[in-house]
Amino acid sequence: MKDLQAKKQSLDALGVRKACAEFSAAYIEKQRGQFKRLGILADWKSEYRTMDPSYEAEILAGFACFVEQGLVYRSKKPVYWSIPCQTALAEAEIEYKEKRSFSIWVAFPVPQPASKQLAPAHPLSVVIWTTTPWTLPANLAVAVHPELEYVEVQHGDRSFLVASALRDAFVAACGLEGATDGFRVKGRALEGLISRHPFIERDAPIVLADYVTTDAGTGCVHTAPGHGLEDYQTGNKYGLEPYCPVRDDGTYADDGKVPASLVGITVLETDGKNPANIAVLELLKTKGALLKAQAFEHQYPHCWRSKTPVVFRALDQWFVGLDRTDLRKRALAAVGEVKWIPASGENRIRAALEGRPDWCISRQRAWGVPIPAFYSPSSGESYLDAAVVKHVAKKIAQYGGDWWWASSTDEVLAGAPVPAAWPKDVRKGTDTLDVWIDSGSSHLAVCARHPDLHWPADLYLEGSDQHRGWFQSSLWTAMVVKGSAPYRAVLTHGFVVNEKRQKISKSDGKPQTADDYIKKYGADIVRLWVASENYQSDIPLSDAIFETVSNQYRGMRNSLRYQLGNLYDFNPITDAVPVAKMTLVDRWALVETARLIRDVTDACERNEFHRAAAALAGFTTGVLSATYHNVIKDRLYTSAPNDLARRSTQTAIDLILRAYLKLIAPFVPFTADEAWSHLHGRSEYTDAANIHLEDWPVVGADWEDEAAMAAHAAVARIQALAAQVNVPLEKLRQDKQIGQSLEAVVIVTGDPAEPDFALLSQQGTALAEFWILSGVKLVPQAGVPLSFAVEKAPGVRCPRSWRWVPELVNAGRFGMVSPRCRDVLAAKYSNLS
RNA sequence: GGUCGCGUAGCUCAGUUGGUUAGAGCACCGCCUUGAUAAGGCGGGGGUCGAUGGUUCAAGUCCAUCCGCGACCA
Repeated sequence: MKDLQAKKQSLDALGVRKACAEFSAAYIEKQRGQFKRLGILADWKSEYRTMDPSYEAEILAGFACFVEQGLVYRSKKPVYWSIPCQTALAEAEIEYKEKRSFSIWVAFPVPQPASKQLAPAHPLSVVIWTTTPWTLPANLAVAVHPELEYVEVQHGDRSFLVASALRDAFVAACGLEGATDGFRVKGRALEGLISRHPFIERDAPIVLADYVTTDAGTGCVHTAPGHGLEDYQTGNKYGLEPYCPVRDDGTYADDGKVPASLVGITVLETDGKNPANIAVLELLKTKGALLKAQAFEHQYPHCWRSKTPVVFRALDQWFVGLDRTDLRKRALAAVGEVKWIPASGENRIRAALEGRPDWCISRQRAWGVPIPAFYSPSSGESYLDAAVVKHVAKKIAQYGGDWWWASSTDEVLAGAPVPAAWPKDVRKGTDTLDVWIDSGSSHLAVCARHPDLHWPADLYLEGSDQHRGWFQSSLWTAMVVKGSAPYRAVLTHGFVVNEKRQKISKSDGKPQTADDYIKKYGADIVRLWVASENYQSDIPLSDAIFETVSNQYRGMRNSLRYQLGNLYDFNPITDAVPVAKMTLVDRWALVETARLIRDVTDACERNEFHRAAAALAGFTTGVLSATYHNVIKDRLYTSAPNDLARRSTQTAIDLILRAYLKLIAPFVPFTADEAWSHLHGRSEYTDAANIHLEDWPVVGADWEDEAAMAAHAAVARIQALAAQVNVPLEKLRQDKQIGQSLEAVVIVTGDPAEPDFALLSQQGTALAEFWILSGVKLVPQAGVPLSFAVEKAPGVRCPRSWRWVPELVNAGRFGMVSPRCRDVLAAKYSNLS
């Protein structure tokens, strides 16, 4: 950018436009690459750029509607001005930053105060307070509030007039010890009183203004209609011109009014020093008008590009009258038709719409879309006509925006429907449109144009700062061109902050970006991170957080691997077991999966993706890893291939895996894609089966029938009791009596009439599988509470199933195994010897 | 300065309309496992729910004030 700024001095408009286009194209390349790396799905071949001729033409076609409806006017009034960029700026191009200024108290002498109410003891001065001394050369008035009371403060041989409410603060700040009070008067009575400019031969009449407050200062407000919007409005009321002696480059002009000692001095602050402020202070001191100057810290608007303090300057600029044709009211009404996520966004946009002054849309720069306005050098009048704008739009659609700059005025107007009233000597202008109109026209240039899209858009998604930016500019253009909002819903997110919840700024040293984390962790983990954060407020980012997310990701990946691995000999066509015939734990797992599908779906529909991510993490660890995958190991590893329970579980795994993969696909698309390929093609990344083309998973019709719910309740209770078994089991382990739980048996004692004991009694041998033990013995005993006694399993360990049995049996060439294993082997191999 | 939002274990988040002893995952510590193994299991420690005051039989949940952080606005 600095490069370009340097070039701006040497290049003509077309040269600047070319350099900017190249600069922008390079960034588009970079961003497109980042987007693709993040796994974002898009029609990359149809990407749009605001610098495309067709897009530029849409901007102008939209702008023609503004002109047609009489919304665009030219006026000289204060706008934000960036001195380094030498252009006007709009609200949305301003950043507020902490700035150290001078605050000064200045006396404006009142030569003839005498009246009934005003009888000062000494020569009287009105005291103003300002934090922008450099605007004093443009002072044309002093504003007071009509309803405030003002008091004469007598000190030495001088009298000062300030608001009563600020009298003490004024005396203290200016060190006027021993000051006494004289007359008091309502602000209203001061109207028309004449004070004199402190260092220019000029009157500064007292005027009335409602915005005067007693928050700070003196209640008497320095008024420079060329340097402030409120001042400008007050100036309008009193017939004061928007006088601005500051030139484009930020220096004082030699207009015969600015004191010679100030001419040529810049108001631009560099390294905290403002030459104009210093010069004005000097001048005030020599005139004895400066009562006090002190440092003052405050938030001050800065240019978003050059990062320098902006100044308010009155200039001839093009504006959109936001209150014409009830535009603002209609826009506010349209806001109510839009779904704002989170809901507080509606207040934000309303406040932004209500508070915004008329939109300054002209920029003094070469890149962007030209404002097809014309000017008469002889009269200075400006000319803008909707039909001519449309003509220019057509030409630009054909030749691109450069055409405006490359063509002469005659060429531009050749064949255009130039209004008869326009003079012959008009010349094309050089201003461009505010870029917010460019981006704010995307719904026109893209949504309304692309055959696969529709207008209005379903969703606009951006950071919460865009309530004053893109959301707003898009709304204005849509209201004018289409008459309603360009979006059905608007979702906003907060900003990335560090672990201490402070914003990550470049001055912190190494700015951390998603890009850095992609390099380190991969795109899937970055996506899982962003999904697991609640984006509605700040989004924290740190290495520790990424470690956590990585672990969750590894858990998911491992579960996928386990499931895929255990389907190696399963063919859903030939081996599947009907849901109704599945074993208890499988039915439990399907019910859990059904709940997961509902939870994730619900969270996604409400745009609460962090809830979805949390549900997935909980399912992965709690349901799959800690429970299901553990319990089913025995049957998967040791049962005969076609054993009903084993096939039942494989069927369940197959169903669960398919649903689970579809659920995680938006969160970890690359991993899901890879696993899906393995499931279908038994290889990595087959194009034949792409999970991202699959429908969202649905709950099977028979997953949650009555039997399923009974099975679920039973398993849930058995697992809850497992926690009670685990306590004595762990004690045994800590005592080095056992290692893994299969080395133990449990004796359950309880009342056969008690529900838990009854439930356990129904399970038979399945209990040992649930609790991953070698045996469970139930001892019914009336009247005693349920209790669990754990002891080391008697007998010997089967080398195949690892379970302990009273004695091993001969399985031929497979050696000595448990009787159950021998049966399995016998079924699998016709001859064991 | 104004408006809005946030503040629950080391981290990310749950805590329905106020109602048992505040939860989960990850991290941490101890043990086990080695046929999910650059994996897995079990047990455990850890929170005066930002602070203070108030309403109530009862407050993480309602009210007020304050503190911290963020966004927007001036």
